[in-house]
Amino acid sequence: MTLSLNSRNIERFRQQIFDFYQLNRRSFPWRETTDRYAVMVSEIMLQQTQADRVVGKFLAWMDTFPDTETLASATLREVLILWSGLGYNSRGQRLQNCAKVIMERFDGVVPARPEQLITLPGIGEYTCRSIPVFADNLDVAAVDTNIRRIIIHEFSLSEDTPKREIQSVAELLLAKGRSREWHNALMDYGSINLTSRRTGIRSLTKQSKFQGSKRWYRGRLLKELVASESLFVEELEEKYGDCPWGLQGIIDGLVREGLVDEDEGLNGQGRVLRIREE
DNA sequence: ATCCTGCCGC
DNA sequence: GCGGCTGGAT
Repeated sequence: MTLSLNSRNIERFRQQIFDFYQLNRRSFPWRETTDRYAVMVSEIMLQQTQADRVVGKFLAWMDTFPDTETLASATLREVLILWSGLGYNSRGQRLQNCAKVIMERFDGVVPARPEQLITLPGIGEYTCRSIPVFADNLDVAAVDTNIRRIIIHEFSLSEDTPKREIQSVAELLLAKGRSREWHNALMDYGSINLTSRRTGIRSLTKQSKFQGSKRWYRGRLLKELVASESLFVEELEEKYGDCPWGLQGIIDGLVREGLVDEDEGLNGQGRVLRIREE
């Protein structure tokens, strides 16, 4: 039975969420700033990553790359060193590419509107909304995995409810004028009180196992490359001889995504891998 | 084994 | 729409 979305139920729901938030709010460094660049950094880092694991990385990043200009002029190696441990390394590269595009096309200022933000690399349907929500208190609904789960559970919707329906419910529920607070409250309610484990509502993204997977080898290889100037493919072939897909397939993927360069070594010493340099 | 403030290319 | 992409925590 779907709880009807009349104004009385909506108001009751908002009160319930804000009451919870008052007693249980989590504290994060990105909640202490409205700088749009800082919010963008945190939102990219938080994609598919538990908030607690992001705190240290976020602080170190803001220490080293305090603004778009600093980030845009860094090397990819510096970026990946600071990103190391967060996972999904392409996010780090895309964040830097964001900074480069912002320097060229937006005069160094992170754009404020979702339609502009979504044109940037690594920023999609969720993040293009969440940045203006948390930086500018914009009245739009940003639906992440927490908020999707809350809406499905509280209003007894089916787990395969289309995204656009969840989105319109989220827009109905939005506490206008308090968008930032509202989204923070929902996040905390979802991750503390209404967990996936507790509700049994499955995540939308299904992931295969990591240990021994293609991504696992890829992560190990990239970490080695970040730690050294360059590596010979030939030596790596021996070291990763147990890789079921063959090392070359992993290398091709890294090259295709622009994280790694593969060139001929000097004096015909075989092929060499290194983190991409401009 | 499953999830976490998703995005991208196909 | 679907598979690939990380790594740490529970």
